[in-house]
Amino acid sequence: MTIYSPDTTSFFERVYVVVRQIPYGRVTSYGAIAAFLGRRGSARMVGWAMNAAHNLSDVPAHRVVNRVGMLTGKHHFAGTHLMQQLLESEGVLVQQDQVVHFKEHFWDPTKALSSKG
DNA sequence: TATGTGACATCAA
DNA sequence: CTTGATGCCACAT
Repeated sequence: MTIYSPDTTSFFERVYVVVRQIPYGRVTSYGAIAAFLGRRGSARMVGWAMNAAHNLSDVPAHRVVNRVGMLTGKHHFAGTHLMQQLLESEGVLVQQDQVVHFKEHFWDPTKALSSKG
């Protein structure tokens, strides 16, 4: 089992803080979060953080998908389609494990959290 | 100190 | 546009 303690209070929390900023009915990509944290190509790190974040209830990991809107981490949730249900529950349609109108629901932290505009 | 792992992203052909 | 290979960084052992 590769479950680690949420007490990391490190890079992980960095991700959690951003993920928690994701508004209702919105979704973002790992790269966007990674880039926001200053790590462009380290998107993997974000996904990895989510793994630990999954233990937390304050982190809507279901609102985080890859750059194409694919629910790559859906199989990490308890239910087979739990992640999809959660998204649909927020108004985000999901078909074939992909977010419909992903760009429409795309939420860029680099723009939302930096320079509100 | 070194090695392995990972829910992605990017470059090259 | 697709397919194939690599990098990236932090955490755990």
